[in-house]
Amino acid sequence: MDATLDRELKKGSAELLILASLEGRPRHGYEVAKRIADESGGAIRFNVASLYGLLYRLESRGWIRGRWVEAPNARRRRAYTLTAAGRATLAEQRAGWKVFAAAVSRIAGVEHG
Amino acid sequence: MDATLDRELKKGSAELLILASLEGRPRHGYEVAKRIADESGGAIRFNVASLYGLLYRLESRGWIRGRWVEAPNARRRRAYTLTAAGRATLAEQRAGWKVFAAAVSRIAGVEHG
DNA sequence: GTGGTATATGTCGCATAAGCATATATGGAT
DNA sequence: ATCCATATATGCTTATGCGACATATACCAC
Repeated sequence: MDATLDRELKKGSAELLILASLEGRPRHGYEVAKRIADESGGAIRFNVASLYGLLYRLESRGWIRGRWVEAPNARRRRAYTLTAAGRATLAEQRAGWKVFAAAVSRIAGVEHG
Repeated sequence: MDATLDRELKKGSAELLILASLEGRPRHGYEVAKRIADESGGAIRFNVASLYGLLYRLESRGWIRGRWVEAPNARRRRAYTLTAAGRATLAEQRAGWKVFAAAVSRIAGVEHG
């Protein structure tokens, strides 16, 4: 977060979406993407390359932690959990998004994002 | 706009901001940037490199048209006007932003952009 | 048993957007 | 004289997201 509102914010609301999706409980990649697609009514869909790339990035930054889960009747999955650092980042990004979205909506003349 | 919501949207609300800024009347680059910074309370600030690059891009796509304006006590400026195509694009991008912002806000658990 | 679909993870390579640094030019303030 | 605000311009770098492809398991229909 810098003075001009973090550049990451402008590009990637993607991080925010993923972090927020992991807030309630651990989920695996595919599930996160599916949930976001569903909840957005299909408006936001992640490409797999973006999705997994993002997850690795978030994990390498220590915001989420992934563990392999083996189950009898399923391909193995990697369940991601939000870390304490991730929780803090989520709060920051949420606040940042709020300011940013309000500003864009205002300037663009769109009533209430 | 494709099915997954245009990728440009996720990256660039920048185009929308500029097009919207030119809706009322022609403005020159520096003025557009300043206006956006002011109206957003400093939250959104364009880097000059981004700004002019963006203006050239928008002009090459036929959405805005620039004309040099010579004035007595000032450096010459390039005034940009929104074209008919630009007006149509603005409407599309406004609608797209609205859907996108609502979706992100909802998933992120942020009450109303 | 073959084919199709949904689930699930992964990678390479590319296009491009946005920012950083830097340069040029003019006028006003200190 | 020097600094700041105005105003436009460009080469370079970084990172983001996507298309295309690859792999693997489970289930269902035929």
